[in-house]
Amino acid sequence: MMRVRFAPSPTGQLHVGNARTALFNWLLAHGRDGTFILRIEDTDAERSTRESEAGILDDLRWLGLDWDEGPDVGGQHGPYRQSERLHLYASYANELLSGQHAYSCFCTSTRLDADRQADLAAGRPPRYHGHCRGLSRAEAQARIDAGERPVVRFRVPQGIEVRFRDLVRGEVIFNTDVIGDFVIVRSDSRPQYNFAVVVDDALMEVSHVIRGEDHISNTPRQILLYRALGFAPPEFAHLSLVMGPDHTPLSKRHGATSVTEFRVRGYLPEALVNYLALIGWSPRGAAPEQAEQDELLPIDELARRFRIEAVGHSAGIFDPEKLAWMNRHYMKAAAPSRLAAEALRYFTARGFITRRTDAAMDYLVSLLPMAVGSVDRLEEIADRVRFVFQFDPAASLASPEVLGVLEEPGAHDVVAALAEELASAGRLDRETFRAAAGRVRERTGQKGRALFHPIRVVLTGEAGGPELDLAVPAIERGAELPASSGVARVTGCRERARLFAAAVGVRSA
RNA sequence: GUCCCCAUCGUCCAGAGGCCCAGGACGUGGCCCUUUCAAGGCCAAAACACGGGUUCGAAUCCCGUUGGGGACGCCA
Repeated sequence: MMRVRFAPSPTGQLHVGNARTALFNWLLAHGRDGTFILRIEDTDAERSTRESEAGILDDLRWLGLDWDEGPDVGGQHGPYRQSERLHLYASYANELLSGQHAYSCFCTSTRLDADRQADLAAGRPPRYHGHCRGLSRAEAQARIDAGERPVVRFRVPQGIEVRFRDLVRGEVIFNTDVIGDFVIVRSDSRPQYNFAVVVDDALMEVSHVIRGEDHISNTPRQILLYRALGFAPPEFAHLSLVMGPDHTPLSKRHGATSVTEFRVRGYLPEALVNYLALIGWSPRGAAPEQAEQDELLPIDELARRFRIEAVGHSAGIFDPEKLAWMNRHYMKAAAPSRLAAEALRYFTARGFITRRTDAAMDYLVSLLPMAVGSVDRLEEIADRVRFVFQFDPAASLASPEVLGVLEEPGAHDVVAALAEELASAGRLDRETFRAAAGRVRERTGQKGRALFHPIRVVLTGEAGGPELDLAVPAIERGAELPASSGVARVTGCRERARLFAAAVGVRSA
């Protein structure tokens, strides 16, 4: 039975690199009918918070990475928060202590620092010098009784090779000469990372440890711990890291790095999941018969094709452009009602929709065709149709693009003629708008771009945007909505033409 | 500094000795479509880091160099 786990420490938001690690674990579990465990590594009381734990759980759920065992759902191997497992670590630490696999260390940080500096200066790998290695338990106990607070160090057998077969990298060998006796219990008696992880993974019967490459050098330490504790080590797989475009670890200055940020900016979870799965892995190798459609795949299909052995060895660079492309794809594929529900918050944030009502949602859905397909993110949908809700000729006239349109020969004639034609027109739909545009063409002699570009500017206040055939009816429908609909007031086309003509100061010919 | 990992188009991948003067996707450029901006369609440019081996034959195997990344904590 395959059992995998994702073990974040709740010290901030879920980073996309870690989300990818979680995803690979999830894919492996789901492709093989395994169990996915969520464990919270909150032994660092200083930095761990319940808020970030909740945030991480939220982000994982949003991504669709559900877990079978975890702090909120429980399971047969709980508790699933390290802070609630302290008694277990204490018990195993004592076992190691009495078996001479570990010893108390009273070295001061000053001394440790000095040793480290000396090692570095001499070109040796910095490691614990072993001052307290020979201390007897009686001596140690005496010092503890005298009030000293030691750490517990694991006695690393020197001069041996620790090797393991990494599922993605193959055989990896470390010599213990480069590993010093490391701390397993801190002076305040909280467990140190490597120790807690081994106790937990063993007790939780984790069969495959899949984690970031930054943990590869922890692996020999952990294997040594497994042996000393009498546990069988699991399989290991180390995923290469995700970097920024400049080949440095993905960080804030590269833009959005946390799942929350992508969510807030209007990415769809299936897009992020699909994109993340493709960093360091390709579904293609698994099903070469399907050359087509081998990148855009739903999470279940990804799981079906996923093979940990096929994961790449080299670091991947996070490419926001490709993510944007995928998001565009998934927005086009999404049901309009869902898209409207997801995009609603951006409309309310901008004051375009003041209250969620059926009428408002229907109207939002009707606006979607003007934006979906041409924008990358949900947030941009609202920006793309902004002209519907905001119409201010004076502000538009401050735009160089708009001014440029109006400077075209005959543009003013079109503005004037349109205002007149619309003054007598009723509610415009696609057909009546076209008819009106036709009359303006006849009156001014302008056609094509010279005709429609000024019309666009007059009616939308912008030099670019969705097709007028769509935009005009959308404005008109909005203008008819009562205030009780929850949709902000929309200025109708006739009014727009009048206001714009006045602002430009054109007179009818 | 020491140890570990890595190395195919700008980016993500395919390629598990001959199928490759290297294939797909994003991005880029051009063309088409078009009343605008996008979107969409078509086409194009673009890579096996370098040097040695092994082999009839290497992007694929081995060694080295260079480059990149990671680790070396009472952080995880």
